[in-house]
Amino acid sequence: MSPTKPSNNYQRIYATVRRVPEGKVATYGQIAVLADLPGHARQVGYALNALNDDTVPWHRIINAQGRVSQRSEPGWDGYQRSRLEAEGIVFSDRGVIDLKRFRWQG
DNA sequence: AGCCTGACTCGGA
DNA sequence: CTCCGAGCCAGGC
Repeated sequence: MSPTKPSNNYQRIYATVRRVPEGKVATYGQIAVLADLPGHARQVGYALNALNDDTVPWHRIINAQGRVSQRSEPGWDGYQRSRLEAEGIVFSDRGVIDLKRFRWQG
């Protein structure tokens, strides 16, 4: 068995993100843990950034504060929020999601 | 090979 | 509530 396989981690992250059901959200750290990569929350965000696949619901991934992370390119944060609201996710005035309510329990 | 950056998170001030 | 520093890994130059 190979001890470590970098590219394999990305596939595991994508597979985990695909498990997130509609109307629910997950944090980067949560995805990392579910993908069997605890502590690699950054890699999750990085993997999604490099992602170019519509089959992965990357818009359901937010930070641990329940807020949509600001992307490199402006405008996409608004797109992500719109997608989530379309699925029933509710944002507060500050743009914060109630994780207790919408967090996906893997 | 080395250095810098980035969709993160946590604890402390 | 906000701000700062440290730890983490992958990719580009």
